Amino acid sequence: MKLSKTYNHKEFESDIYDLWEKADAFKPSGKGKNTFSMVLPPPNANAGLHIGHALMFNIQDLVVRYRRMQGDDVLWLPGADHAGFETQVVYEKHLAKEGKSRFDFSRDELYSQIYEFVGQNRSNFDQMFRQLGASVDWNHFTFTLDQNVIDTSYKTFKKLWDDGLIYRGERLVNYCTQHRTSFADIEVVYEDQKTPLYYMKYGPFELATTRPETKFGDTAIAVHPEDERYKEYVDKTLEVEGINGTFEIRVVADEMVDREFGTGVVKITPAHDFNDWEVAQRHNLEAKRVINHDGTMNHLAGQFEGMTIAEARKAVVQALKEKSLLIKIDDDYQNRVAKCYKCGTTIEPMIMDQWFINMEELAKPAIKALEAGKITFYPAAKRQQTIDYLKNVRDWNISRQIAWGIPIPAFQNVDDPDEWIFNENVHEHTLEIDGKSYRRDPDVFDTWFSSGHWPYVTLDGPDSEDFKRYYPNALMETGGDILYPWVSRMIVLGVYLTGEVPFKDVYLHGMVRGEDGRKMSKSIGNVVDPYPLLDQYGSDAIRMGMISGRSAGESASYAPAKIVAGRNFANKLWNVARFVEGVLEDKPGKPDSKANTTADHWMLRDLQQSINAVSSLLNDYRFSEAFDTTYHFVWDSFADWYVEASKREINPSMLRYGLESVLKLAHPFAPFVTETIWQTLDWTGETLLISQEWPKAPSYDDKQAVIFEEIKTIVAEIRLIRSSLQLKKVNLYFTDVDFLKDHGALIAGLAQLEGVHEVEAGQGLHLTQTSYSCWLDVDKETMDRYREKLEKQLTEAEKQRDGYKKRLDNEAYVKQAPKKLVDETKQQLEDTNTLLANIQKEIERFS
RNA sequence: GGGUGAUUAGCUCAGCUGGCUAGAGCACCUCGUUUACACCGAGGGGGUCGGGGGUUCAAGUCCCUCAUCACCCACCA
Repeated sequence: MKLSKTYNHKEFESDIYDLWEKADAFKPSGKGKNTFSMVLPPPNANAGLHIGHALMFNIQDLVVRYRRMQGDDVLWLPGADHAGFETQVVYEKHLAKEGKSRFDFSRDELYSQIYEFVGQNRSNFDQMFRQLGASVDWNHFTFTLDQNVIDTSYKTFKKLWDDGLIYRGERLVNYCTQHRTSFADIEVVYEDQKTPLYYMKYGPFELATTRPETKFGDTAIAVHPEDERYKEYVDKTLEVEGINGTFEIRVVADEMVDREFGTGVVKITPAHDFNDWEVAQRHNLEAKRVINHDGTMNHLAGQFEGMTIAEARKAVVQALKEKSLLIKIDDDYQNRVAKCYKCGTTIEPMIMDQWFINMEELAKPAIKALEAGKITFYPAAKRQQTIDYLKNVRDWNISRQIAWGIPIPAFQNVDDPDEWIFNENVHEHTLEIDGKSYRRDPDVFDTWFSSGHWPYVTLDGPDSEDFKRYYPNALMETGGDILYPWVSRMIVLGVYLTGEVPFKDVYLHGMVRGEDGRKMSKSIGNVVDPYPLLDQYGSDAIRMGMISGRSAGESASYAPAKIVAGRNFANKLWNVARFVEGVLEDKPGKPDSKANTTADHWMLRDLQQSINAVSSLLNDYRFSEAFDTTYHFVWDSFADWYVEASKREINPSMLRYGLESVLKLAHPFAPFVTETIWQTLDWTGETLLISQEWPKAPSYDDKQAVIFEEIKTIVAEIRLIRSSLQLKKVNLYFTDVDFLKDHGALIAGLAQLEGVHEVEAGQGLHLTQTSYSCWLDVDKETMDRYREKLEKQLTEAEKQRDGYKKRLDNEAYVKQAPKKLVDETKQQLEDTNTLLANIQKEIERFS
């Protein structure tokens, strides 16, 4: 087969993926002494993949291909996420374009509409996986709204209910009045902003507040218990003048009050402030809700009813002014305000009846497992962070007032609001049981509740064969940003349901930042779309470019130069193969690791080291270093030296063996190009590279390898001399060096010499880096020009010698450092002395 | 207010349990068309590893401290 001069990924990539797929190459083998299972964190089914996904897919596919070649029974399980709230927000925007709102439809209607909407975007999504070369087992593909996911979530809900770990309660929750749903604490983002701080008269007090509009919900005034200024009022009920006449209010003493802040007096609005809620619990205060779910004021706000929060604030301040109750406004006050992470609306703490999971209790066994080191984290520090998070986490609100999600399987007695029953007939709105009527909870689960089951539910736990074989997963690889919302919950729920951690290793990758080093964001305009890149450079190039120079947990900028380097490397592989195939065209045969030439032995030595290094680095998830090692073995050792040497001294079966090894080693990093090449080889038959065994480290003769190393030294010095002296035609002379007799043509070829000749006595420029006697045939004038260079070398060598000497003169070093190290230094000193002598001799000869 | 991470060549970044003259890619300089590759080959220049202290025979690596930049957590009205 004739190969084109440069590798063109477009010609091959999609065919190669088809080839793998048709051969069932991604299917778990069901054999092997080790299983290696991993779930692909399901991307949002309704959104395209971004460059961060590309990194994630690449890392995971790399691990999976390596494991497969190691002979493991590999299951890489793909999926898609319905992404509840996220997707509903997208759909709401879609509705808005048509002039509609989600509130025009019932939740059931919305659900079917969104289901269809998401379905339309799905085919696209599968294509993206293929372009990235993801060797996932498509047979195990799971969507987060598949029936078994729903069933499992219901079972867990019931179990939590029965175990008393879930409760229905009226609590203050984070609520977005724009999207009209509550959130878990972790979903709220905070923003620094300037909020006017209003000082107002409040009976005998002056107090400061950022929220004058909630004063109709005030049910107490709080002061610090030890604040002398206000001691006389504590526990009294005061008559206070407000906007609409006077009202009564209690004064309580509570540690929460900071005497230094404002006037040291706080109005307590339990229904609209988390702090105040706590105070209310301690002092048995009533909570009066004054804001509706749509963000308007209710009847308790009197003439302000129906106004939005912002309007009401203005109006209330105006009214306070008119009543001379407003003292001053501090416009410089900075505080942190909770925001909806989607629309930026200020989060309103709202009293709502919701389902909460008792996290303190539920997390206990998970914390124990983490503390016992049942899971290894990469980077390691994330383990303690997870433990700390779980130890402090508050109860988890899992109710969401949206349509797109798994309906909560709970029904409430119409006549007795305190009676709830568990029932999975969520397609019914009402149930009649034993003469009692029940109404379904209209809410759905927080998406993270069901996805917290992922390693468990995708394997159809706990009775399936899959579950028995592949649980716990070997690895959970995902972005560091979802350690808390996802990883920690999978651990908690996994341990709760199975008594076992859901995965043994956790590898967290960092964020892909923009080229400018900032977080990618649409508004900054530094977002990188992977698809044009895939088209331009190819999948392998993106993969290598994304992986190189990255370490666990660290965010790093997108660097296009690395993608280019990846593309060039793919091309290097291609051309190495092109050379080998061209040169072997008329020499049919099989690969063989039996060494013949000195270059063979040297290459095998390097290959052995590289295989060992890459394997151990990949075992430790050190992807960047593993790639680096592979890259330099292929490019520097195999292409630049071994292939070059083969042009003079050829061993066809070793060339084949070397190429095969290169392809295997590089396959996890560059699957498409390596498989493409594999398919062009005339001795690989119908086999696939993806299914080959990981190369085993070969053996070699070290003496032979050392001879080639010496040849390299000689060639390198000749190249340096030629380059620095701008020599065109040179001959090498030597006396009595056996390997030079045998490898004259090789050296001449590698160093671009006119010839290599054995002579009786030396003439010209003596090589200094080798202990053998070799000369270049240069005249006196050229030698003089070289003198300066030699003197520089001498100075450097002297500096080095002094360093070694100093180290060895240090008694403490010789005594305390490992013997191996000291011996090494002695050897280095000796070598440097020899080198110095050589250089000195040369300089003297010129003088 | 707590916590974590980062600071290494012009740029983007590696550098695991302390140990050869601190690396890579890109960029830069000089040559170069030789049985694959100019997406190439050969050679070269460039960093006292943010500042300061300490531990050690030995520190980019460990400890303390300061500075700067990220991120996370927390209920300051």
